[in-house]
Amino acid sequence: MSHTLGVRQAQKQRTRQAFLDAALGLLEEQSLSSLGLREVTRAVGVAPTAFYRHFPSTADLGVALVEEALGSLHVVIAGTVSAAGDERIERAVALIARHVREYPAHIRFIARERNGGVQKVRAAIAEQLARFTDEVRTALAQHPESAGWSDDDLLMLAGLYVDQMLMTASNLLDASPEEQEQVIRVATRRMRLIAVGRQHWLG
Amino acid sequence: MSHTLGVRQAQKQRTRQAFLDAALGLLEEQSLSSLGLREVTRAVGVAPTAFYRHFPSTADLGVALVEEALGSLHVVIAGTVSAAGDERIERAVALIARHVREYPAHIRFIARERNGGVQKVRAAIAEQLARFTDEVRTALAQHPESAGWSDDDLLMLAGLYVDQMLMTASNLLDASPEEQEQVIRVATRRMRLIAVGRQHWLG
DNA sequence: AATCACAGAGAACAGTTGTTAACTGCATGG
DNA sequence: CCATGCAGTTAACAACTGTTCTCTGTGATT
Repeated sequence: MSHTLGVRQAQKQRTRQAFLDAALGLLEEQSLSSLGLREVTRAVGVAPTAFYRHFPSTADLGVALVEEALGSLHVVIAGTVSAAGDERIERAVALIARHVREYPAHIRFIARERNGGVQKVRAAIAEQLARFTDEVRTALAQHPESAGWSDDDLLMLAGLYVDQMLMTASNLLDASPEEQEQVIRVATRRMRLIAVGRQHWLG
Repeated sequence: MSHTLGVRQAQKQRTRQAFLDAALGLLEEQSLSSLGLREVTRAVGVAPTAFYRHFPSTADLGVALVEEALGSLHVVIAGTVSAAGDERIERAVALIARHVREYPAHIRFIARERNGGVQKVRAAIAEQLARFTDEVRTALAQHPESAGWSDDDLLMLAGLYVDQMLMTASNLLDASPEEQEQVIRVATRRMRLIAVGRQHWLG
């Protein structure tokens, strides 16, 4: 079993998580490159200098947020691709929609900082997304429709799917409750069109 | 002919353009929400207060940049869709690549602020992109392949194309010179797959 | 020729920022 | 039980921020 960590380390991790949560909240209406160290510590209710005990800079806080935000997405991605039956696409889109409803701030953060002003964070997101894309590719390879596909083409298709998921998620965030159904419908049709292209890709 | 504007207004417009240029430069490695007013005026070589003669806030500077950046894209979009022949896709991707090479900062700015932290700018970009999508839709409607398509489906396809263009452009920015060919190849295959889906969409 | 409008300068404001240094209290390992 | 390590505090720093008010020079208007 896992090593029970002492009171001290537990408290440290709790504070660290408070930093992550506070930052995620503040980042709903600004980008990481404008997030101030003091701003975060103020939100946590702790002295500015305490920040340095956990992160060298706000950029590193951002990298930690990438891990957290994209870690929770692994499950969704897996479920999305492995969904079976003729309702596969609807299921996948519904899964995304649910995840957006549960972790809106995570999605916002990733969508924003994917092209954001902080190099280190951009790199971290790119790396994680590449990992996702590869996972999707191996999942796609299992499907019977993928017979005869080259690894390159599978990777291309996987990337298309991943980008589409992220875009759909981001669109859902910006949509008002009554617009969300519309967003879901369009996203579904997009996925369906891609699926059609997939069926007739070879030959 | 157009009204020749006086020395005074000409100088004002020149300064305004200097603001836009300086901001665009500074925004290559940070986001708009962290761009300071003083920072811009310093780069232009002008007193901080002069800023207010041109823009109420940096957010409005951002909106002006959206007009400039996306205005130059209209031509490219038009050329992209109206390109004919069986090399249509290659031509389209090449046009995008050229535009990225000519105006990298514009692309960076749009890709970054599309999901950025400044609401007003996000809205401006969304509006312009919606306009683009509509232009692409009417252009697509002319193609013989679009016979029997509903307006809704055409709009869906147009959106897919526009998003794909932007993503390709953004990917080109992040790619080293030797990676760019690879990016172009993948983007081309993505477009081709979408085109295949388009051909077999009906029925 | 006299007046006005207005782009830009200059100085000052209160408030913010990141970072350093020296500290305090307490959980932990020997 | 005591010495140590270390999370978090306090105080201070120079530098920076957006904004206001006042002023100046000069192109435009009559």
